[in-house]
Amino acid sequence: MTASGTRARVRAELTREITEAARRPHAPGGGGALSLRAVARELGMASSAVYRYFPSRADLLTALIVEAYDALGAAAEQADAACGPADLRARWHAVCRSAREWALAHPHEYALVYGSPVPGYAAPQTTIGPASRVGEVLCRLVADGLAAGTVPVPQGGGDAVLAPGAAERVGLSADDPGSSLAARSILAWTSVFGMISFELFGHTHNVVADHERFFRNGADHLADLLGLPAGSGTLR
Amino acid sequence: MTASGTRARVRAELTREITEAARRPHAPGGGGALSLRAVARELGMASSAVYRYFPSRADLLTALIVEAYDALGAAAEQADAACGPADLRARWHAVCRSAREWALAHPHEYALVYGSPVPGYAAPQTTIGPASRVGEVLCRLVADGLAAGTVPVPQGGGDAVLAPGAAERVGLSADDPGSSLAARSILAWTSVFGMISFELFGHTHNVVADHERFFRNGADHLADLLGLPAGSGTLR
DNA sequence: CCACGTCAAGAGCACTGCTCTCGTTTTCTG
DNA sequence: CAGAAAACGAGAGCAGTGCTCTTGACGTGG
Repeated sequence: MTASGTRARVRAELTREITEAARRPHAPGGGGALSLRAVARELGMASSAVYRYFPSRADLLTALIVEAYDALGAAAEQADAACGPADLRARWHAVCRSAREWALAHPHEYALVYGSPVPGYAAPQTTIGPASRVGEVLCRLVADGLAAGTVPVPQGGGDAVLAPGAAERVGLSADDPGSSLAARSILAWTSVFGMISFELFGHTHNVVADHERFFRNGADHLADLLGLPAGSGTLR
Repeated sequence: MTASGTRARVRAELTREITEAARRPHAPGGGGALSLRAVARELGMASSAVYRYFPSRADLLTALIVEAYDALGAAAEQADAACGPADLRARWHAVCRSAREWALAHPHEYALVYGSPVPGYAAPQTTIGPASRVGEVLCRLVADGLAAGTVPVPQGGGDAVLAPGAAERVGLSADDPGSSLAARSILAWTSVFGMISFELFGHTHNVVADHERFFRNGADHLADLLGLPAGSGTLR
């Protein structure tokens, strides 16, 4: 095992180098303009050699997508963990802010993941796990408040709208029969990424001047919608 | 003038046919997979002939984008106009619903417009006008309520966040010194398209079961955020 | 030790956007 | 009305792409 481990290790190394190089050429030509031949040139190898590691361009894209989801999810989890667990609104703002900042720091990877699906690309099962990480962070945060009693259960409004098991997966089913708090959390989740996407894709370019403040105010309104308590307040 | 009008007419006709054919091949390969040669083949002409009408692929894309913006904007304006002007919440729901339905009916054109920017594409000035149509419908609706006094002015929260002139452009500056109602309207606008994009791009696939109801409930929460009065209520 | 599996390289196919040239057709002008 | 000028369609050609196949060279396990 460890004897052939050397081969497996250089293979893993080269695989990592390929995805790393593939992330760089993404800069000039945004999302779907990833060229296998370009990354092969950058690594000084023949284009056909890359196919030893990724059977097709779509598989390389998948690897990049999974990495992006994981990086964003890790950033969100880290931002959440850095807060005092009781201050829900601070946690909410921290997670939202970390997502936006990651997106601003990695616009092409964000576009790859939250933009339009790449032309001939169908998301494989591999991506759905990492994809939900930041959504789960957001929902678990609300679930913590629900469990602690600091977040009230809204009445009605979310009747049987979610997929079965979705609310349970993040601990948002107890004391919330119609899953209306879970539905509100999903709404807030989509709204957060709606703001980020609109900013990054330029739709609010001529409308919003101070995007950071706009985002913070918007996240605050969403926290109100969720009923998150005000907290210590320094982050507002 | 009208003598050369025949020439200009067949040119306009052919231009229209090209964009029309270009919208169709969009079905197999989503956003950026538009092939000039494919539309030329479909029209039975040489690929080079298309360049007489669109100097580059990007220009053809721009034409498609403008058409998509216009179609979506027209649908929204029409849905708004079909309501009694005083029932703000009905108008809000009608416009939101029309946007979602247009997106569901034209997913590839929606992705072209609200997805990630096409690789080597930079949105020219031509697109920014039509792009804001549905946002303006939404904001004007709120402005009507502000003018009629049926929508209250929220206190604080939207301090100097918008671009200068943005609130004035849709009549949301009067009696709203901090433009906080305007900022809320923009937030609601981004949230609506966040919901549509997440649904269309599959991010809520394993989370939301009844997308239509989820969207309606979400739009209702956003209407609450804006302070729109309840209205006659049949649309809820 | 040597056969086997892995690897890199190259040629080649079909496709793309785009440019250029070459006749033809239509329009404007003297 | 005739000729100049502009617009037009078709084709060849260039550089680039994803992907397949074949050909050798190399390291590894029986």
